Amino acid sequence: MRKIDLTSFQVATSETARDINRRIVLDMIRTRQPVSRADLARLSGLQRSTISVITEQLIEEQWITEGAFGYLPRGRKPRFLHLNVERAGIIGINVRPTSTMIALADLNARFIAQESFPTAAEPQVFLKDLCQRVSDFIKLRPQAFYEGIGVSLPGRVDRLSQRLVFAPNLGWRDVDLKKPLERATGLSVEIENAANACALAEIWFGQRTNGVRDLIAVTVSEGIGTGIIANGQLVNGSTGVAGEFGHVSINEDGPPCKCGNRGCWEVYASNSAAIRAYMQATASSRAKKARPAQSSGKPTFEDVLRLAEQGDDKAAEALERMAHYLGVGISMLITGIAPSLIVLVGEVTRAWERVGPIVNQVIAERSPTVPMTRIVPAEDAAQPRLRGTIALVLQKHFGAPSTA
Amino acid sequence: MRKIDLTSFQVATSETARDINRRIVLDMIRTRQPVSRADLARLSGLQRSTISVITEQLIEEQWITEGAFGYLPRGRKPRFLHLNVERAGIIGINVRPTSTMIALADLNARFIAQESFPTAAEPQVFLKDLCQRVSDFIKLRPQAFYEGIGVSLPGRVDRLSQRLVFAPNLGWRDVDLKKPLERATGLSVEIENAANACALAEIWFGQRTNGVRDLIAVTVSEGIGTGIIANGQLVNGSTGVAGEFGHVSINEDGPPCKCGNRGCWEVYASNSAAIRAYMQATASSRAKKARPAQSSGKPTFEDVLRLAEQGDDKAAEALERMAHYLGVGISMLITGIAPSLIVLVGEVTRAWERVGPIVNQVIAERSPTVPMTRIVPAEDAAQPRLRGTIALVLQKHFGAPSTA
DNA sequence: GAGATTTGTCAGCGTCCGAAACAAAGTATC
DNA sequence: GATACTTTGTTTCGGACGCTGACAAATCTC
Repeated sequence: MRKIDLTSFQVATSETARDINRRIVLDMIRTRQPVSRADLARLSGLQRSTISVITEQLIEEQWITEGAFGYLPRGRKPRFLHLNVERAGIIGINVRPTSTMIALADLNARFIAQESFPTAAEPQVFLKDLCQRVSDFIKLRPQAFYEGIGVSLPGRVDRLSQRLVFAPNLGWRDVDLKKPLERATGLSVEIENAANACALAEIWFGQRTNGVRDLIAVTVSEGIGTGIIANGQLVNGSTGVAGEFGHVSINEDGPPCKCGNRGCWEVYASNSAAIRAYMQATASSRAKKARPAQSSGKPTFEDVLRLAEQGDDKAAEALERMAHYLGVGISMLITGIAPSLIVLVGEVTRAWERVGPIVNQVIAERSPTVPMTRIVPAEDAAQPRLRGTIALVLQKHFGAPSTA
Repeated sequence: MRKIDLTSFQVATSETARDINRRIVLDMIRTRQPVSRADLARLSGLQRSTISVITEQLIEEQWITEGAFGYLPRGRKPRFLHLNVERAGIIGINVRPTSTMIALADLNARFIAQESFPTAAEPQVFLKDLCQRVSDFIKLRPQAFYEGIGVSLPGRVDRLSQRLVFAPNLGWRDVDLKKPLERATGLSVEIENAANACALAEIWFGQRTNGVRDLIAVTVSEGIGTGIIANGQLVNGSTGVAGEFGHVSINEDGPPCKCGNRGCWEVYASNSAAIRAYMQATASSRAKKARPAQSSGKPTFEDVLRLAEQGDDKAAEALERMAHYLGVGISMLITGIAPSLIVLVGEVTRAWERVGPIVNQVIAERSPTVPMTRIVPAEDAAQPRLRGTIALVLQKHFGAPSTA
């Protein structure tokens, strides 16, 4: 049965059927390429004639191209179809507290060019800088075919107004990035929370998401973010402010959190938490022997990872404590939502041989009855935040595994 | 943009547009009745001609009927359309540990007949009893037009296999109700978890859900169940076993729960929890003076409610403790999912003047940044569990505010 | 080279929606 | 009471879409 949501209904016109099938075919080419027209007909159940008309249109609009001929033991050779990689032109922007990355990707979400620069502390300064850099970035390739811009931000984004509501780790409140960027570039801009972007990236480009319709991306950095996809769609709450499981309290009497509550999950399981734990452990012993501390001041999370790697017990303990609490929070997600897949994103995945077993053990203890969820670390190299921004733009044209 | 989910894609045929619009029109009649064809055209954006064809078909199939004429200051009088209440015939079954209710409803989900009987402890005995009673119930009205049967159960239901996986408060495991019932009645049967049924009932028939696409129903009885609707759809996890926030641990070192974990939300905030708290409080003082206890043994939750009403301090404290922990769990749902609406279902809503303020205060303390969620008690009289079963059957034909 | 097989295209048909004209059924006005 | 106006609901026609079945194209096997 076709599902219709009438709280945001949209009547069908005579072009609706074509629109639906076109998206299905285009996404099928994306995921199965190279693929012939006859294959598409078999996969979709549409008639070969219909597929021909649709692909002709897609070729004309430069979404796809005809490639090599296939081989068959009998009969006419099929002509393979691909996404048109020449039509390179989605710009992704990933804003993080320390640095911001601008990247250009083709329709396969392969990155062609990247550029990063330090993130200014003041939002208006940053915004001016960003607009200038993106315009220059575009001018470098004047012949390219730009489709749009996707932006990922470490904070709450209001889906309706497309504004940044609050980014605690940046200290920004109520910033409009969309309009200035659109004015500076003339391209349409889509904004999304970083965890949601990771969830999108996984369902769009992930190798593990064949048929997966329910997953949660957990981003672990200065704080913890959660992006939830249910029934193939991003779960955005009333104002697009959903997915803040990082600020769910797991201990009523725990230490206070920036958000105003006490004992939030991210107070125990974020990178900052591990750094804090490590510093407390060393502070007590530093009195005894003068440690060769990381020069002056606070170590970074990378320092803690490296020290643990090198056999530092205190650092290892801090990581293990973090792993324990990651497991606690994730088992909350599993019992509460029971997704097929949970994807972990962040530097902590680099120490997965150490962290993973602890996480899995805590989950096994705490969710004895619901064992169907797989937990996997995301490859950092895939740049999930940035890839999510590409999906954000593509989902306007592709029927897409999920549309926000 | 029309949203397509390609992980469960379905291509469009020439009849797809009609199918979509027909559902939209039928649901529009349901929610706005009485309503004229011209109104439908304006509301939907479809042409009057299209509306005429669709309504003609719906009248022919007895879904709707023409009613009175409307009044207008000028011009031809419109003819009102209604759902056909003569076509009475959805059977709803609500299974609870103590008793089971069978009901017959019309297309407006108004109950025409009801019958209840004690729930047998043994699943196979119960099943035989149920089949017999439902068949008899149907035979009472041989002329009626039966559309299907919906069943709500207090436990985990696998959406794919449509079996009851586990019902802790019934002590049942892996029971197939669907097939026997279908064989006994010849009608199609849909099974759903009680909390999910309540969520469906609210979004289908609730007065508060105009335009609401994200809500959570929290059922409080022997345990706590949660039914989540996101983007207008029920969130069912990998195997339809989602929505078990009642078994999320809110205290790592809390008392053990039936589920095998410790400190689950429902250990603190369910009816059973309040009864336990009351008994512990009275046990200590009962040593001193022989209380006029509720005859022998355990009081029921109704007893606790009544005692608190009558001014019993111990009972009031037990309820207040329960209210506090309800607030704790609900604030978890709010920060994590941020739905527009949370609906509370259960006997505890009868004491809402006492419980509500405490719940709201705890939430205000714990979710300072996300204040957009309304929390409302469900009217017990509306029988949300039973109404949800009606929605379960209707959603096959109506485009529906949500489809599972 | 003929037949078999598979791919991809083409023409005709039924369904659907939209546009516009039209019939129906009232009210307002003179 | 006749005419103009207004609004509802129906009818007719044209354009878009997918499906069916025939056909051309391309290739292998015998």
